[in-house]
Amino acid sequence: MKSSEELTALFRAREKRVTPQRQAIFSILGGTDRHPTAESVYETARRQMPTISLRTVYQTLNDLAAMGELHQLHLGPGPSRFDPNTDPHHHLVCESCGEVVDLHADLTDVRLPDDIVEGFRIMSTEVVFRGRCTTCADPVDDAMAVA
Amino acid sequence: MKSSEELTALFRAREKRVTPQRQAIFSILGGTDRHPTAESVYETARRQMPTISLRTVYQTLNDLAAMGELHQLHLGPGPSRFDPNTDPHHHLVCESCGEVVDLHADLTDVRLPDDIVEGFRIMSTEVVFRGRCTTCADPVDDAMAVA
DNA sequence: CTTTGTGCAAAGCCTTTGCACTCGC
DNA sequence: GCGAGTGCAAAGGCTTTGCACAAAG
Repeated sequence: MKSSEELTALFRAREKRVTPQRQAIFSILGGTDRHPTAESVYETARRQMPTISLRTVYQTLNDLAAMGELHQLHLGPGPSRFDPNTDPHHHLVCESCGEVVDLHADLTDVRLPDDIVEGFRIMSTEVVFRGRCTTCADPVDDAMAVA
Repeated sequence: MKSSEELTALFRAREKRVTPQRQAIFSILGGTDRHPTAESVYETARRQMPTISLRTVYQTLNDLAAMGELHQLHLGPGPSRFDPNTDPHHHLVCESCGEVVDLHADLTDVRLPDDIVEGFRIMSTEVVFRGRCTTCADPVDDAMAVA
């Protein structure tokens, strides 16, 4: 995720306006290594700007995604998650709690012969590891098994 | 995807009933290497059984998915796609037309150190290659570029 | 017969959109 | 000021669910 200043410049260059609402969203996204949903960005934004609307959040997230400054992840049912980290990386998804963790591993060997299969031109590769996060795998020091 | 007979046995074993509707869905899924949406399974089923309802389709697909006999894919926005092929494999997704193609490649080397990262217990790995399928990459012999 | 499955329609969840007002530029 | 952005509320896609009837076991 670029800095708020960089994003401001990018928005201006595209003749998109930079409003306090957008700046708030920029800073929320820049300050996390999580993978928030639109709804959770909205909740966070509302704390500092109670009148912001969900529409504005969706629009800004979509704008950022269209500019390639934010990735939209579809890792399962339910709301999509947004990933402020635009460096190439992969994800670990906990099947139990839904937590998503970045994996900055070198999986560049994951590649098809000549990047082409049956004429398919590969432009990006994403690897999703599914399993159980530490907390869900060892529910010992956290809490009693609750079901 | 198992045969209709095998699925019938599995359903009976789970005290789930085997109705003509379900058998129709079994055979539709068994006869494809595509990745249909619930809606498209419904449309196909309706041709041979006009009174079948979308609810029945969703319920059967969910039952099969819960039994592990069908995978539900979340590869992007829009309706989820169902994958009748339960052998471990990966996917190519065309960013242009949405087509999903199976990739039966040996990517078993895609593995994390000891299958564990920061205590995360990996249970499955899925790789999604995104790009353009032959048709969308070479719109030459198919049709004029239509925009 | 009992219990699950089915059809229909309505509700639910997530996301987008129409409209009138506001405000960045 | 002009036009993009915003807030509100309503609509839109996809999926699930309540109810009463039908049918599998």
